Amino acid sequence: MLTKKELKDYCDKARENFLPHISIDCVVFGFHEGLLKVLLLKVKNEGEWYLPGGFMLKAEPIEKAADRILKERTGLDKIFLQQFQVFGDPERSKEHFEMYKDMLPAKENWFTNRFLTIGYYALVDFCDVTPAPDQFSATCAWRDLNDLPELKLDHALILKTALDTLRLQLNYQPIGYNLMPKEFTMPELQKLYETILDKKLDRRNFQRRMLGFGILNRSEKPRKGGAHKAPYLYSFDLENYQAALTEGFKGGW
Amino acid sequence: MLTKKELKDYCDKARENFLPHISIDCVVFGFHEGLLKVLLLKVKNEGEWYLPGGFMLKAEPIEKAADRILKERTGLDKIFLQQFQVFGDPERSKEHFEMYKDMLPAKENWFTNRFLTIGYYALVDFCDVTPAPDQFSATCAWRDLNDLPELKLDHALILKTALDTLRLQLNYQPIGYNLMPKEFTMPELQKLYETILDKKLDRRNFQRRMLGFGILNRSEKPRKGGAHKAPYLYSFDLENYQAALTEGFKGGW
DNA sequence: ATTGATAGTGTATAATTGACACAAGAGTAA
DNA sequence: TTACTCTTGTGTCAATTATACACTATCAAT
Repeated sequence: MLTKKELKDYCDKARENFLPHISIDCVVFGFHEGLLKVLLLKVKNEGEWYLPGGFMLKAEPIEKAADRILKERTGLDKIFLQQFQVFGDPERSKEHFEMYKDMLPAKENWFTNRFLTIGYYALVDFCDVTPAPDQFSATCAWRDLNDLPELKLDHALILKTALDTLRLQLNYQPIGYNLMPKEFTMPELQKLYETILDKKLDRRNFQRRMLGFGILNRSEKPRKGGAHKAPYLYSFDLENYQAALTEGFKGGW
Repeated sequence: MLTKKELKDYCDKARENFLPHISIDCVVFGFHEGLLKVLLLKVKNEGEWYLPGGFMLKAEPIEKAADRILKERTGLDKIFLQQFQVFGDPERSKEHFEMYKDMLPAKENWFTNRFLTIGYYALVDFCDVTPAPDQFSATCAWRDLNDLPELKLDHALILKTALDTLRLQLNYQPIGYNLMPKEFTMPELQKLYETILDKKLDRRNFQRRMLGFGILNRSEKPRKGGAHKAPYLYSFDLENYQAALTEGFKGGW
């Protein structure tokens, strides 16, 4: 919770710099130890969490704003970002109204406005991220997708929609470049797919299909050190990967 | 072109009723005589056309706003609407700035603001639509997708994106219920698909696949009157159609 | 060397897709 | 009436793709 002065300062600056009524919320997916993770922020002195988000500068392209917001939370540049939906229920920010309504008259209070929020989802390499809390949060941390805390506002809906979209995308586009480290083994990649889809896949068929897409390069040397047979290392063929991203995998018609 | 007074009135009302900086633009697809059509408006005394669009009331859900806007242009209720992208380049409304900048000081002028526009596409039965121009247009009419006029602002981009999205959707969802009349023949439905995809399809394989989806009911009586073999009439099985819409056709994984 | 766990590869079968040909019905013109 | 033409309905074969499943190889620990 902010002090009254902090709130007023924030609101004054926001009104001056940001487009009113519009916000951006990002669902940042990461993958670690076989689990799909989401980057969340925890409200100061409260139990609830929320998605990293922010506002758009008055002359800033949407995509740039999303980049900027995520750079602040993750330290990362050039994140894979996908706009997936605008959430605009007039009631969606009611909680904000309640929260701050006594501290500042509605006219001056940035948060009593209605906000449409543009939903982005991001895929990032878990290990590259340095989570950083924002002004309203005590914590910024990865949370397990299977063990989510209570989320503020409509952020649970936004998260679910992002996940649905990601799963759909899996059917006609490659995924993984942004979620895996540079080099990885086929079983590791399979685990990613299984985690996203929440479903077991056949090892052999997965490999055949994946290789069939022609977006993987196999490195000469297998990974050593494990207690078992050394798996081959793969990396994505960026050129083909990019092409598959824009053209999609299977025509359908 | 509006008179100065008309413009001022419009702007005053807009500021009072609408959310600033946000607009909605709709790409309305129709199908007629084997051609895919788009509903467009023509600016008064000018050659350029633009997409039906409008603004959002301060307490109105986005979807409702899109419905309202389309109701005004087409006379139709309960249109199939799909939000597909927000267009928010800061430069995208430059034309507006130019157009009205001399008529009204920027502070009072609704149109000199930056607008993010939420893109919707709609699929409608061509025959049901009664095109009605808006305040800024002389004409509202169906235009052939293969013979598009110059479009204002970034509306050409919006239209293209809508079409790409529609084509993609064709691969994992049923389409047609909103574009075809109640009853139709298989060749007619095929023509719709061919038109959207801009590609010839095999008659027999199309039929097999289409029937395989299980979303069609075949009527007892074939259509009479043609100079050739009477084709069967089909209609959509609404229940299965709806299910296919939400679940999609093919899993992929 | 033996064992246990994991990785790599192959193959038989079923299902789906794609290409194609023929039969049937409805009007038309001799 | 009959032959003709155009369009629609349906079947079938081959090729491709998906699915299920089993065996072999390799590394580390004992």
